[in-house]
Amino acid sequence: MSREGDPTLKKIAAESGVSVPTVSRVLSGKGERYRISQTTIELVNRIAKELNYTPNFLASSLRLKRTFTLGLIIPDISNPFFSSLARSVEKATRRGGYSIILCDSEETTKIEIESFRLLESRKVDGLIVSPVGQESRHFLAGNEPRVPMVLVDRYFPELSIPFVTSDSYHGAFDAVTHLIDNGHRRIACIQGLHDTSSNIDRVRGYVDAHNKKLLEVNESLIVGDNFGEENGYIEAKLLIRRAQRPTAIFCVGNLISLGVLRALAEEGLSIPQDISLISFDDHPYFSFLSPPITTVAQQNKELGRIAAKLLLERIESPDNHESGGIFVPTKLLIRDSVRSLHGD
Amino acid sequence: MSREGDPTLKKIAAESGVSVPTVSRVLSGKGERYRISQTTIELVNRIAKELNYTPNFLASSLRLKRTFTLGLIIPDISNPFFSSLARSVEKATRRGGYSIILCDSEETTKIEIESFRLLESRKVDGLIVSPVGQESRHFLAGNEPRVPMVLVDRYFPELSIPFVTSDSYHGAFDAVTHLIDNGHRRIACIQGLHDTSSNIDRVRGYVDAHNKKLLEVNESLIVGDNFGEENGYIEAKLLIRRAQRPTAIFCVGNLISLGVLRALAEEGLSIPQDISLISFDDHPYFSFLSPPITTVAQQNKELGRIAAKLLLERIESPDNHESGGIFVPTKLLIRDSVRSLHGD
DNA sequence: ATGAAAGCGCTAACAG
DNA sequence: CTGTTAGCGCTTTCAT
Repeated sequence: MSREGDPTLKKIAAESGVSVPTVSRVLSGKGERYRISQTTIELVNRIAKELNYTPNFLASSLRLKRTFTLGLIIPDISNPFFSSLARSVEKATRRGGYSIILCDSEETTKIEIESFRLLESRKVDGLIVSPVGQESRHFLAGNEPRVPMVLVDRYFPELSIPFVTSDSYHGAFDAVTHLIDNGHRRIACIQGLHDTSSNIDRVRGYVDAHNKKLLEVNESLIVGDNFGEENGYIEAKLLIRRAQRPTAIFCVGNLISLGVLRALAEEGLSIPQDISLISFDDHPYFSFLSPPITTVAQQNKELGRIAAKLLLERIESPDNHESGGIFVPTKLLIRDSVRSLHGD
Repeated sequence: MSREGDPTLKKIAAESGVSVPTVSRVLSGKGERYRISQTTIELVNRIAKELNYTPNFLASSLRLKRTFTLGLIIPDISNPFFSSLARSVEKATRRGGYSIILCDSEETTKIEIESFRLLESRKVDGLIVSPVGQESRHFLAGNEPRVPMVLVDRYFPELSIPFVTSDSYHGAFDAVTHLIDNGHRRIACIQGLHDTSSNIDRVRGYVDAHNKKLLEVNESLIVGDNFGEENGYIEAKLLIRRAQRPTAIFCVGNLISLGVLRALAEEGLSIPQDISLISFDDHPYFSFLSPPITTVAQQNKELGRIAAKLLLERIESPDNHESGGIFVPTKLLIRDSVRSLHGD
């Protein structure tokens, strides 16, 4: 908030007996370029320092039509996947002189829309968003994004908005193949929010892994409907009560796995003796659990860095219209939560 | 970024044949108050909608000297403690119409200072900061904060900046007392960044718990120097190599505990048989580890909510100068990582 | 019930 | 080498 006493260019100009534009030129480092005299430069700089001048970003943004501000909309900053994403985005963009306005959509299209409008109003130079993913109209004017933007994690296959995401399909495919190779045949899949690209791709990987091995997919084993912990908990509770209990569970997100863990612990079932588990999306603690959990690890920091880079490129040169998406490979980290059924 | 075509009040005024101020009054909902005719109000609203008008926050902020923007400076957004804090702050302030600019200081005074200056330049209405904590001058003009602000988690006891923090002292005191009550006498303390209030208070709790029980404190058991995972790892490695190996470790932060866990796992030592562990600051996964880790849980969301509320109060009424701090109680969650030595 | 004028703090174009 | 003028988009007097 600009307080009353805040020094401005005007004040410095008055103090130093030169005009406002001159002060502006000096303080924005363009003194040499405008061939302002050394004496004036030094004078102005001295007075600015004396007065403890702080430039007013607002005013210059208004004038320049450039805010050096980026919006970041993500579904849940408390999810470690998104917080490490946020961290790498913030770090990468700070270097370029940008600040980040953080909006947590709470996995909700309504808040996502509000946030988007807000950020438009705030004239951000660009946007990185991990969309809830069920709706995309609000981002568009016609077929083009309303603002330079890149999507992370989730994307809209039919749209031309550039995106960066883990290769969910192959990640899931590898995970489920690993289960099958270990003799599992009744593999449950606890999925996340329907109609989101990550979910679709991961479930597709699950299905195709079966197909590849010529195994039939039992649709009733594909359950769940969001990326939250509660979803994992409930679905796990239900799964283990079935007459034909699955021998393995594939969770499409780390929070889901957390819920499954809680359910299994409550029921006194142990991993992998009673049931095997693979989680999409690693978590720092997964390797310390007993047993350590086998996961499909994403390269969170890379995702953030790439998204940031892509966005800055688009901002600096709005002509480059390679609107493709980037798929970042995942890595299957085999730990001890999958039991081999071959010994049986 | 304001693009060329963006509709402005001027454009709407032209389209509707009234003056700019009138449009402004209507669109800011002050139509009635200024007794603008119903016809004009409807006309202006219609045109604004047709043109898909978005107000320019920048311009109004400049004029109003009010940005409805808050700065949030935290040491590490990828630490779950801070990310859940960020989430509750964002949520609480969004309701009041504020946006959050996120700055990650990477536990570094240098970046903290840069961020602070940046946010000053951006004329934020207020600041929530979890300071690195070793230096405070940059926040001040004389003895007063340069901007309405509240500290979270870490604070400066000697300064008048209001703060919200967990009651670290009593939390640590309770934890260590719990260890002592279970017969432990050689209790190591792996501490965080020296000279930060949280660290000081937690170590003080550790020491006083000993004093209260008339036990001598072995200074050589107080080790470590930052809140990172690596610190926990290294110090644990060293501790277990000692001739007089400690029977328990008290970690002052959850990342430190994570490092300890890694070290112990590597060395094949098991908790609590070989060594007991208590962590300050709970973590969603702590209850799923084997064994579940006994912790001093903080009320993260409360901390954020209270900080937000405190800050908004200060912004709305800068007169209320109750500059005290608020200590939020912690809760000792007794799980299974502490072994009772009484049976021996 | 509405408009004209002024100005928030800054910068770019033009002039000299 | 520096000043004058103008204007970014908005809101607030002050008129009428």
